[in-house]
Amino acid sequence: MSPQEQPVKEQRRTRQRAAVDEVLDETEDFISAQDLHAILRTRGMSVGLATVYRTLQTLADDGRVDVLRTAGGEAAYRRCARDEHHHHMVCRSCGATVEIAGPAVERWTNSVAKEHGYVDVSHTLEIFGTCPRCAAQSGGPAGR
Amino acid sequence: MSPQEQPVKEQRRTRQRAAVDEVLDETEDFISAQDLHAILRTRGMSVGLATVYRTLQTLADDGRVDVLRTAGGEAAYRRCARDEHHHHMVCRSCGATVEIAGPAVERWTNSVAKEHGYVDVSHTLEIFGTCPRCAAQSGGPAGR
DNA sequence: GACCTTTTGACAATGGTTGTCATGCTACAT
DNA sequence: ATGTAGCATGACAACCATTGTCAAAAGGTC
Ligand SMILES: [Zn+2]
Ligand SMILES: [Zn+2]
Ligand SMILES: [Zn+2]
Ligand SMILES: [Zn+2]
Repeated sequence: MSPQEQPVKEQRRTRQRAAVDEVLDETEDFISAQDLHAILRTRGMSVGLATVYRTLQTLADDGRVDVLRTAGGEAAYRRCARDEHHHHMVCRSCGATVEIAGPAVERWTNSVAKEHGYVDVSHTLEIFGTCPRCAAQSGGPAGR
Repeated sequence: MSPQEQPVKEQRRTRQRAAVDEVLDETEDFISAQDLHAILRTRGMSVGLATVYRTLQTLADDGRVDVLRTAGGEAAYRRCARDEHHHHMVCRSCGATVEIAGPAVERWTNSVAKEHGYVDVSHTLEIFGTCPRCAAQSGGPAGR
């Protein structure tokens, strides 16, 4: 997997990129470009929306942040603790995210791909649910 | 999983829905609402775009077609052979789709969820790659 | 056919994302 | 420090998939 490791193209240090970076560092949950931009505005930091989009996209391309598509189809970004390939379990209600690694799943996808002759494979795997905190809050003992 | 099975709300039979249904029956690969609409136009069948969207959404809600989000974020639909829960391996180049079922993966997601106290969980899992045919065509022996 | 309800479709509106391009700034050499 | 070359930025337009609107059309029923 990942045959050609991009050397992560050299990038210039700019105020805007630092700002985006900072928000990402402080944010536990996945965040959309729009929301990140809103936060920057709130803080009085002026950064163009297009720049936020570009910056996040670049970070994602370089594998420096993880991306996932929300149910609504929007892209959401997150700086993750571990660097290796992994997946996420996200709370639908509060966004609480747990990073999960499943070697077995990775093996399985590879074997399935090989079995059918598919090459250059990648995959997406996300788990959505309600985290314990949110479940306790709204669900009560006899949930739903 | 799926505690409340919707009895699939009664629907009226209309020319438009039949048309969409027919295309879905003939189409092996995942297809977007836009593309399906285009096909209908090609065939001279006049069906409003909004209607195509509504019809596909309804079918998806009723679980009569599977949905996935393309890399570009568009929704794509497909009538699948098996009725039970399963996933897909899709060719990035030609769209060739293989239905795959992985009991182990299902068990794994459930155990992970339980382990972290997440409830009411669902998941998405898609494999993308290049099918044997497309690989042979463009890739050649010393691919890339 | 009469009648009521659902469905349709043309078009506007939405909303996330990307393209444009003149201007700004970083990095680096002088 | 100054100059320069080229990447980066931002305001705004453009895109494009998807959804909302609502009067007109069609399905189902008696
Ligand atoms: Zn939560
Ligand atoms: Zn994986
Ligand atoms: Zn193919
Ligand atoms: Zn599954």
